[in-house]
Amino acid sequence: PPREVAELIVSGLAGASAVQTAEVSGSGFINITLRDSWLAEQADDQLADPRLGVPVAGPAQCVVVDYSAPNVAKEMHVGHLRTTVVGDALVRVLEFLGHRVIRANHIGDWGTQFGMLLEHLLDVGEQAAYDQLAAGEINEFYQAAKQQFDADPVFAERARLRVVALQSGDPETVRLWQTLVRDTEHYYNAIYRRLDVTLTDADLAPESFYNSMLADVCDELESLGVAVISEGALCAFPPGFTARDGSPLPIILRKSDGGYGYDATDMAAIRYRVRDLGADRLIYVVGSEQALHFAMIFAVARQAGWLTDKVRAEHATIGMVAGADGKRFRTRSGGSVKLSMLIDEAVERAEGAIRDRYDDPVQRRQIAEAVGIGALKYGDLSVARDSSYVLDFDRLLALNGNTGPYLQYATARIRSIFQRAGLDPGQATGRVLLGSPAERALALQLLGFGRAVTDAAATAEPHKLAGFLFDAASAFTTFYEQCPVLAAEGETRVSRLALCGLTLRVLTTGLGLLGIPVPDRM
RNA sequence: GCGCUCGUAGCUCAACGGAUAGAGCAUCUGACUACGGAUCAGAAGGUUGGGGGUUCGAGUCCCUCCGAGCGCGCCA
Repeated sequence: PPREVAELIVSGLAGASAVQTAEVSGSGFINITLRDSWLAEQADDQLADPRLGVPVAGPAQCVVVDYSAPNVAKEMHVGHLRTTVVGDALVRVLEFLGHRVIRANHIGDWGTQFGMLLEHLLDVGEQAAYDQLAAGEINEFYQAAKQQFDADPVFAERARLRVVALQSGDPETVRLWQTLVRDTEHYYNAIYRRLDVTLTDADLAPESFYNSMLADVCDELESLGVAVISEGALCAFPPGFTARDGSPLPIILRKSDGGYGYDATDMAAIRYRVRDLGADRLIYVVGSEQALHFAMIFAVARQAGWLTDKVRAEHATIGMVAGADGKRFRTRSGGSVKLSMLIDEAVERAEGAIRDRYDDPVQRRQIAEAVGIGALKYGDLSVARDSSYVLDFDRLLALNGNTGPYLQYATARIRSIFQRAGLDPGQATGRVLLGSPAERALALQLLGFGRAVTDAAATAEPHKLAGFLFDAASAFTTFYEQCPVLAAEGETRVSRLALCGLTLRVLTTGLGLLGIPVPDRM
C-alpha cells in the first residue's frame, strides 16, 4: 500500500496480541514479527484440532473429478500414471475439505476399434483372450488385432460388420464386448489397488454409459440453435476457433454416416454431470494435448447454458512425461512404457536400497512397495501438473531433496522417537513452547497446513501441498538436529514431544491427502 | 499457416503483479560417544531465451523476434 496507509496499518497493529513488532520497511513493505507466545498458542490450537487447522469448505460443492481414463484393451502407460495420481490426490483433498466428490473414470470402451478387437477375441478364443489380458499382455493383444486388421481385408470386413452389430445391440456381440471390458477392468483394478488409488468399479463412467443420451443431446443442441448440419454432419461452431484454412472449426456431434463420436459423448457427459448429478464444478484431469478439444467442448456447453458462471468446468492439464533425453518417455524400441513395468522397477530399486537393512523378506518387500510407489507417485505430485517433467528414478528415489522417501523418512524418525519414549504419538498433547529458532520456524511452517490444502483444492494443483510438506519436513529435520527431544527435561521435553507429534500428524495427514503411503519404518 | 502451453543456476524444479528470483541434485568446505549420518550447517552458482511496452513495482501482464513441445473437420 502507499506509505501513509502502511504507516496507518502499522500503528493499528501496535496493540495486537499477536504482534511483537510491526514496521514499514525502506521499500514500503510492512514487516510484522509475530509474538512467540501467540505462535505457541496457535500451535496448541492446531494440536488440539482434529483437522489440524484445515477449514471445512463452505459452502460445500458437488465436484466431479474426471481422471485416469484408461482404454479397454490398451495398456496403461506413464501418462495414465500422472492423470490417475493427480486426480486421486485432488479427490482426497476436496473430500477432506467437505466437498461432495464424484469420481468419474471415463474409460474408453467404445469406438470402431472394438470391431477388430472382438473379431480377434473370437479368433483366439475367449479363454485364451482372458488369460492373455489377465497376464497383462494387453498391448500384445491389441497389436495382434491391429496387425490382422491391416493385413487381412477379410478380417477388416468382419471387424466393420462387428462394429455395426455392437452398435445395434446384437446380444452375442454385446456379451463378447462385455467380457473384453471386464477382463481389462480386472487388470487395471489390480494396478489401482497396488497404487492405492481410490477408484473402484462404482466410479466407472465409461463412454458407452452415455450412448443412450447422445441422440437427445444432439436434438437439444440443434433445437437451441447451437448445432447445425454442415457437410452432412451435425456440428457446433463455438466462436473464436478456426481451422487450418481459417474457416470456423467445428466439434462434430453426429457424423455424416449417422454415428456419434467422442465430441457427442463429452457433451452428454457435461449435461449429465450438471443436470443429473448436480455438479457445481467439473475437473478434467487429462493430458494437455486435449486442451483444444476441451476448450471447444466447454465453449459449446456454455452456449447451451449447461455451464454458467456458477457451474464451471476446468481442464486440469497434465504435461508430458519425458525420459532422460528430454523427449517423450519411451522404451528403447520406441514403444510406450507399461505402467506395471514402471511400478516394478521403482519397487525393485527401492528394495535394492534397503536390502541390507531388513532380514525378513516379507517386511522388506512391504517397505519397498511403500517407498518405491511413494517415490513414483510423489514425483508426479511434486511438480506443477501442467509442466512436462523428466522422469529419473535416481532422483525420485533419493533420500534427499523434494522426494517421497525424504518425507517418509522424516515420519519414520519421529515414530522412532516416540517408540523410544514409550509414548503413543497421539498422547503428545502438552503445551508448545518456542525457545529456539528451529522450534519457532517449525511451528510457523506447520501453521500453514490449512492454507496449503485449500490452495491445492482451489487451483487443482496438488504440488502446492507437496511443496508445503517438503518445507515442513525440512523444518523438522533442522529442529531434529538442533533440539534434542528425549534428552530434554521438564516442560521443554513435553513441548518438543508435542511438536514432534504435531509434525507427524501434519506429514501423515498431508501425505495421506496426496495418496502417498507412509510406512512405520523404512 | 493458425492456435495452445512453455523457455528460470551445470541438471531437475519452485515463486497470490511485490522486497536481495528460491529449493534439491551435482561441486567445494565443515559437523557423527544425544533421539535413525538414509542426516544437518555453510559456500559458490542468475542480465528469468533476445528486444520493446504497461506501472509505484514484471520471471509473472501486452507486443515482437528466436527456440521447444503439443494440437488444428467426421479417431479418442
